[in-house]
Amino acid sequence: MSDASTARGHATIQDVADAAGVSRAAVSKVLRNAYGVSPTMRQRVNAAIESLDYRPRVAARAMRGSTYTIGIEIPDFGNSFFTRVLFGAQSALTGTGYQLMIAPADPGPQEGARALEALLDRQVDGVVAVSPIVDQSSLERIARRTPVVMFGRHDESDFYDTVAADDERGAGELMRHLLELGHTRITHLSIGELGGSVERRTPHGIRLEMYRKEMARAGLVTHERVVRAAEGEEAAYLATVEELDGRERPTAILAGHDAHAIGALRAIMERESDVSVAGFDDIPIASHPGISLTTSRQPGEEMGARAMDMLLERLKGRTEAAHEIFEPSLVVRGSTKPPPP
Amino acid sequence: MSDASTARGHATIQDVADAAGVSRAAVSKVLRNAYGVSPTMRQRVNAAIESLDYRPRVAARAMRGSTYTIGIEIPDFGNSFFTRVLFGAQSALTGTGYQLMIAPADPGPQEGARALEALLDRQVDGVVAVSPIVDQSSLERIARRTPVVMFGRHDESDFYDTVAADDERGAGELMRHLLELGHTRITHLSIGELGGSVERRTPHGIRLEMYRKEMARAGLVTHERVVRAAEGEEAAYLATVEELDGRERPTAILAGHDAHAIGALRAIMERESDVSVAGFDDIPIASHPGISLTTSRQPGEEMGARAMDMLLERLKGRTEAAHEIFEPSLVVRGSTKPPPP
DNA sequence: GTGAAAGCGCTAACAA
DNA sequence: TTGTTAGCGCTTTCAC
Repeated sequence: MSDASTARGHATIQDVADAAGVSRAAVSKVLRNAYGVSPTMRQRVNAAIESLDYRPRVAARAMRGSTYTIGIEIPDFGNSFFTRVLFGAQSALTGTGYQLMIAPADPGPQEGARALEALLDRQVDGVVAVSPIVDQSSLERIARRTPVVMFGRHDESDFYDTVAADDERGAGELMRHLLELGHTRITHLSIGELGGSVERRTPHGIRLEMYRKEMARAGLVTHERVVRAAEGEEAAYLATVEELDGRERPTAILAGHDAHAIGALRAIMERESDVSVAGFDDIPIASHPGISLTTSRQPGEEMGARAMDMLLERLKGRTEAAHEIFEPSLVVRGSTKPPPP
Repeated sequence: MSDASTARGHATIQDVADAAGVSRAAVSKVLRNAYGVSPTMRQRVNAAIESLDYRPRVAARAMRGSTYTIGIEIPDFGNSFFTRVLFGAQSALTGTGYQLMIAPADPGPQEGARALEALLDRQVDGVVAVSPIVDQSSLERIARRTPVVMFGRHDESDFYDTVAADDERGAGELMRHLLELGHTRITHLSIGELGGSVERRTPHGIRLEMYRKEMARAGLVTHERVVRAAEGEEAAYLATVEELDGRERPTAILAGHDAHAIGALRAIMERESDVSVAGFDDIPIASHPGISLTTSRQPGEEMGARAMDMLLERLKGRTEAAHEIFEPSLVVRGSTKPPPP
């Protein structure tokens, strides 16, 4: 038995086979719990694995089949909603033998797609992608080879699964809440570059649409006002500062999500301004007494877990596409109140 | 030319070679910008790559050499300090050709080590690990083969690099601030299971040590009180509730980090209690007017970027170990005030 | 400047 | 039940 493991610094399946006095195939079978291994052999092989500190290389396995790796693409770690989704996804994976690998998407429109590619280049067995901007056709091309679950996408493909919240309902509830409080000058703080457009079938696109629809229904078309900010609390803060210093100050701001709402609230509280704010998601800090943000709660953890479960189902053989919608719930807190007289 | 790409669903280097009418080796050279390729050939090969939508498989490359992948292990995405570190690390990587892959560590003592292993199994070219509980010897064994930068570790190995903050100074400053305000009943809310022990050379271990030292120096040994909570705001909240309802209520709480401090603040604000709170990190929400948390600021983004730079240096050939300490700075905000009379 | 061929570590089909 | 063997896609000498 040549101690190649010491020589090359990393034991291979051959080293284990030598040490146990069996063939490589036998070792491979033990590793995979494959059929047809005697208890004696299993024992000997396991002992050799232990003593050599052997770990199979994922790359070599990938050459033949699966990597036992699930990829997830996340657009913005600064937003704790995604963090919760991630947490849910991760929990659904414990005990399955799959390992989660996260590819971060830099800010920028194409970066989500890039991260997705990076995952695919590494031959993940399946992938959950959180709202990257990718056209349906290339997504379907990908999904034909690798199971894909899209998070926060409102289209219904035959090839990939989707998990999303009922944003129409969420935004409607929030708007009606603000209108019932008596607000008329409601600004919508939406995601996206200044002057850029929001894709229609995304959560933010739908929220924007509903904002417009509800303003119209309330006869407030002339008060309609949409301000855009890039992702992140900071950008929302700056946009809000500008808005508050503008000459037609709103009495309420409907933010595209809580991360933005928190930024808006920062500007408002700094100025001791009397402007209501509402968001989407119900991230953990939203319920903090110092923040107390009214929001449309999305069950992020559940949604992440469900997305991962759907992926596991695919991996087990499901072939028809599945699309799941989660219901949001309105959570009213101190950040929304009637407008000042 | 057989269109194997359609047949197998994924173009290989052979398909590209066929399409361009050259050898596999030629394609490989073009891919790697290797020496000895005529402009004409480069052109033809690139055209073929384009038209076949070819992407090299990382696994196959891994069999021969590097994966152009950097791994980072992160213990808790719920803590936005780590999120900032991640952001810094990621920025340092843009434009280098390396792709970042994140392995999440589940909660639990051994999980950081497990995530690290998962990364190693996938043959990352280098790894940044954020405070996993791993003994120095196995870390050194790993570092001998794969460059490793440890984040938040205060030991100095000859084999791996470290990046940490001067926690002794940070904790000292915070304690002196509280003492100068006149607090005597200061509880330390530390990380860790109830009754568990904090490792000495970790940030939390050092903070605990300094808490004790400063209490002793102020002649307050009898008031020393250490409460433990698991990671996360929730656990800190619960521990604080208990502490506030206890019969010797503290006038100030020194939390192990901001995530805990936020949880403590939640309990305090809910009860409209007059207890000061201080933390470590200066996560984004700490400066929010609704929170206004006194803290020892750690430059997380810079630290993450530096950690990644150190890794890149190793990848470029540096062989001596490097250890870097960042200086924290005390940020006093509204959450600390003199004790009630 | 270009191509042929060996081999990285593993799995799975087949033979024994 | 166990072992032999042919690749998976890529890089890298080494001939030409």
